[in-house]
Amino acid sequence: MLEVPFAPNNLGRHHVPRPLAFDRKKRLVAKGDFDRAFRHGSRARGSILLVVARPNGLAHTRLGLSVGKVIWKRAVKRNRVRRIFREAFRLCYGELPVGFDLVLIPAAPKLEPVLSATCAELVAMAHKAARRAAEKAAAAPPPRDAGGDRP
RNA sequence: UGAGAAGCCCGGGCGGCCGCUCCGAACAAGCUGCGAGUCAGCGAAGUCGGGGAGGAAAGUCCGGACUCCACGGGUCAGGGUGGUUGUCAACGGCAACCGAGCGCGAGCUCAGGGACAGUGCCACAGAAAACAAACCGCCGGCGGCUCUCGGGUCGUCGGUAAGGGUGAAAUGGUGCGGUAAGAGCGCACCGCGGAUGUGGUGACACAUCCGGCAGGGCAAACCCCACCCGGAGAAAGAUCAAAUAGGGAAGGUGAUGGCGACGACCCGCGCCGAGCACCUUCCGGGUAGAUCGUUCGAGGCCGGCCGCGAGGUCGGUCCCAGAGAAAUGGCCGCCGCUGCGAAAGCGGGACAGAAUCCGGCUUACAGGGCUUCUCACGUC
RNA sequence: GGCCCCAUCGUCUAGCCAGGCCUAGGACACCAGGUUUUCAUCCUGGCGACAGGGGUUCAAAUCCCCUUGGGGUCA
Repeated sequence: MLEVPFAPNNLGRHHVPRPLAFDRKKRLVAKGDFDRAFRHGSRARGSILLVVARPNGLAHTRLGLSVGKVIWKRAVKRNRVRRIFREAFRLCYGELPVGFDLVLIPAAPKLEPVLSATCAELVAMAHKAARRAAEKAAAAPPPRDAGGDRP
């Protein structure tokens, strides 16, 4: 469905999905998905956040957040970190690699993230982690004959 | 005007763009069902309207509602509470009053009774610390020595709790009388104990009379007295049910035995599950996950009446968060508050995030507002 | 989210239930001195703590309450 720009009578009720929406499909919900991401995912660490990426075989990318009590003791501060991370994911969704589960973990305790910097680092780290995941996928399928990589 | 005391309330406002969640509409790609209809149910995406953190949501210190443990009663153990009277669903909360201490005052703080029901502890110091008691003193008798013949001094036997000293605490305090010196020994006042009377529902208060004191503290030490409390907790619990494993499961009857409410025991009850025998039926258990519980409630707001008050009652009105790796947000602009600065301007904005729900308590908190009251000074 | 524990020198602990002898004991560690040619061992001495705040009591590490930090457990 190509979006026709010239359809004046359709403006009030257009059927185009909003570009910056963040609905439930893009959220990582099940406990099993988290376990798989932590076990098999590739990681990339920046100064603000740590990205764990794993291909999910879907046509979209999903977000998971893991903000523990180590980062902030007070729930208000933890919620602030979570909201900034989620907002960065939402606003930069178009620049992220497609078809991954991304788990975001704050990189340091006592973190007070700024949205613009978080956004930039999220894109960079997500691509870095996705590249590593691709390398791992290329190395993994022939686990036996490839040998020599792992001592 | 200044310094205080008590109680209550608020916890920035408006707007723009982009998002999340729940509810309700109309539209609707599509899916399911059979009666096969352009029927019924479900319904993605998008659109519109409405709701969306707190006074503490926190700590989890109490009390309930709710759910399961099949149920009821009793004894002991264990735990909690402690002025009185109320209030409340209940409470360790709250209100009014009583008592003690503190404050010029408004007010604030504390808390049951029993230490002759019993057991226990009171270190150090001190003569003595709980069947009391004489260390230094003071006073008297007797004896020795001395003598300036008043006395002094040593020893001994007594009297004495006024003085010294120790201590947190030593048989009530002050004054007068009294005495060899003293002492409730006597008296006055205060304190204390008892009896009687009056007032009060009561805790208690007041008055009169009697008693010379009747003998310390610690029960937030064990304990005694009165009252209250079964245990677990929404990860409680109920329903549906992929995958995997795979054949028992449920019900009834009978006897025996065991069991229960998770501290022990007893009584009633005959419940529950296991083993055995027989009979009947064919599904049952259950993980991931999903749904319910889950938000209408001891509810909020307004008004009348009753009550000093906590609160009660009647009427009207409103629906006011329901998430689930967990929404209630992000980025800006203007105004208001406030700090610095001559100004332009540059900052600051607390404590803190629902997780089944209520009533309290406690703790954290920038700033601001209101009401009542007290004291001091000034003016009229 | 609920429930239940714990807190004493730098570390591991004793004392707490029955309050006073606690100016809080011990071991390891650290520091200084001695022994030894030197190091180690050994000997002597020193440093060093009741999580914080209230209350009860004449007196609190100990009893009671609140707060703050740790930890365990339950699907």
